[in-house]
Amino acid sequence: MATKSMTPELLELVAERFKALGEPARLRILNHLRSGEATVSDLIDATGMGQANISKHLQLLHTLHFVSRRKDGLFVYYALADESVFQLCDVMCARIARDTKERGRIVAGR
Amino acid sequence: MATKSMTPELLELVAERFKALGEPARLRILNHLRSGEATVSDLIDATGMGQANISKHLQLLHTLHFVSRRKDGLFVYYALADESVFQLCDVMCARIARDTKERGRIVAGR
DNA sequence: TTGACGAACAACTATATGGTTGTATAATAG
DNA sequence: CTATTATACAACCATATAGTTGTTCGTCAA
Repeated sequence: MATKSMTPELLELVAERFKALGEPARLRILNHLRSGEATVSDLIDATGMGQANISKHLQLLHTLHFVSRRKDGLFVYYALADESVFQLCDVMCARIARDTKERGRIVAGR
Repeated sequence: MATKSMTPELLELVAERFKALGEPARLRILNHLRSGEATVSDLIDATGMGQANISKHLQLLHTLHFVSRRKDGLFVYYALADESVFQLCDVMCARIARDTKERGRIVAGR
């Protein structure tokens, strides 16, 4: 898959997933799930977002397999489906770090 | 870069970049640039998109340092700023391949 | 059964943005 | 100079969606 050009269909699927991560609210949810599974109520407390809003984001994240669901009595527990999300974030953070460093270099006139 | 508990500000920056990649049109542009630098006109021919549209996408990609610019006479040549975009796409493709058999088939290009 | 609670769903509003059209700027040719 | 070409810019429209409000569904306890 390395250097082969991707089909438009595959690009659509990839874009769909990037788009899902291109929302701070969803990244905040995923970031909180990093410390372990959580109920919707937990996430309400942790993020200050509304219940319906969180529920909607979780549904999208679940559809795209970013999170898993486990129902237990009244509560639904959500958890990270895997850690690859943070691989992605790490690459992005490296880019950001490089950008700011470059910006600093330019400002310093070096 | 064990990104334990990223700040909301950093999450915003990360989300901004994911969002930029969450658009099939921009991924198509980046994908085409994989075969080397290209002018806007090249990209018009390659993607069938409108000139103003492409120009707008390129400007965003340039602002976020996904592409570089080089002006030569009448033409402006755009190129990939680095290959990390495709690291990201590879991770996404791996996710997609895992997701469903149908999507796996698309990944395989069949 | 009833009541309480957690989560999902539905409908709505407001905003953001992708794509188009038209124009402006800059470089080259004649 | 004018004309042509390549790109950028600006204004506009249409669509998508984030967030809210109100309601419904499902589960448990009494």
